[in-house]
Amino acid sequence: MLSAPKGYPTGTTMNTMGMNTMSSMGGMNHATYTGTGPVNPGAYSASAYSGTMNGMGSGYPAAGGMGGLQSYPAGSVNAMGTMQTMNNMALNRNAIAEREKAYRRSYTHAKPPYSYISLITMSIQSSPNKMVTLAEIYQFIMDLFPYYRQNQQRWQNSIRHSLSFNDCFVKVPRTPDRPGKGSYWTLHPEAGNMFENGCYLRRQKRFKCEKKLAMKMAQQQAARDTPNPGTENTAVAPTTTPEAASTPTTTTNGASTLQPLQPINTPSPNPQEQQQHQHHQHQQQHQQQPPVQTTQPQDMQQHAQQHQGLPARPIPQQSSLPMSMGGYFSPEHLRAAHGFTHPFSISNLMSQEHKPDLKEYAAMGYSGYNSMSPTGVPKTTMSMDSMGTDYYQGYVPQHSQPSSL
DNA sequence: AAGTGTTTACTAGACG
DNA sequence: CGTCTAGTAAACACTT
Repeated sequence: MLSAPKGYPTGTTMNTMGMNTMSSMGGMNHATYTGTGPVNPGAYSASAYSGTMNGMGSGYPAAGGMGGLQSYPAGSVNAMGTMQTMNNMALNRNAIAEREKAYRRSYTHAKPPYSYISLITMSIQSSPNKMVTLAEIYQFIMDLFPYYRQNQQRWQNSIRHSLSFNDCFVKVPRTPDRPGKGSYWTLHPEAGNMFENGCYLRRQKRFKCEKKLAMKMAQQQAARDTPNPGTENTAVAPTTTPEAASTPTTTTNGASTLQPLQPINTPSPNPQEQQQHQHHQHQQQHQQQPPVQTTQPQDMQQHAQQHQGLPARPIPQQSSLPMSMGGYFSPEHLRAAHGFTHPFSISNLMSQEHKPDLKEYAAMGYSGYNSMSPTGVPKTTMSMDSMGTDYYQGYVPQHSQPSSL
């Protein structure tokens, strides 16, 4: 729980700062993406973000350094070598100093009222492909909330713990053509309405993957039945049952990993699961604000496929992967599965309806800083207003950012 | 070596 | 008050 740190506003204050008032980052994040062609096939890091987002007239902050804050992992930084980045890097140091001053006298060191789960989810939702690496999650959070530029070891450990511990996060293995450290993380397709009450402090109910639970129970049962310690390995090969083979696999703790390569049109062998899925859809429809995009049968099928744990492709790219993988986890697929409009979608968290606020915030001296942020978080689409500027290291409209590079 | 991922244990606050 | 969720610490294994 988000225990309020000293001097921290509590209770309703925190709640009202919640992001449930935001409405629409999704517009840019999804709709525009579709037409912009493949994302950068390279590392799905800052490069992928900025490449994609820039095409949408926004973009994760180019990497040009964070004014001495946290640097992006080396492997990712090169991606930011755009002209824009260069310009940002060339920002005069006076401006940086100004920002630092403003930074120091701001409230931004207060702990944000969002749980780590919320933050991770935000990070995933705000990425063009709904998948992020751990490093990207770190960077996203630090970019957004200056509070998290301190004590990194502590909260990053918690982030890792949250990822592993919570069923709502699913690990997506890297493909051989995208080497690098760590896997991608995405949201479990059914985890969309964890925060349906609009409160990002505490979920109404923890998301539990029932299948995983069942598997876990079965494993424990098996362990009891066969007291041989050698066979007790619970991190088991998730493919021991046909069903397990088609679901995000589970470790003893419930962490999921999507397994690679499943036939793309495999219908769910489990009718109950499909029913569950439909129920999920049903719920979402009730919760949706004006549906940005109705779920068509095709989408349903895609969703169902992912629901079965079809392998996620970090960044589907035209013909960069074998045909056998080409149809899986396209960005559209992931976006469809991860709640185009569900209440916790980033579109509900971040709105561009508060640009005046952004400007005010920029006037406080944050714009430059932000433009130098390394990860490529879309700047034009996040509302500090609704996130609470006390915590939020704003993203501001990037007037100077070229619409395309 | 550093980063990543998993797991366990403990604590605290929210909630019914 | 019991349960649940969340935050933190720490140990350990694995990967790059």
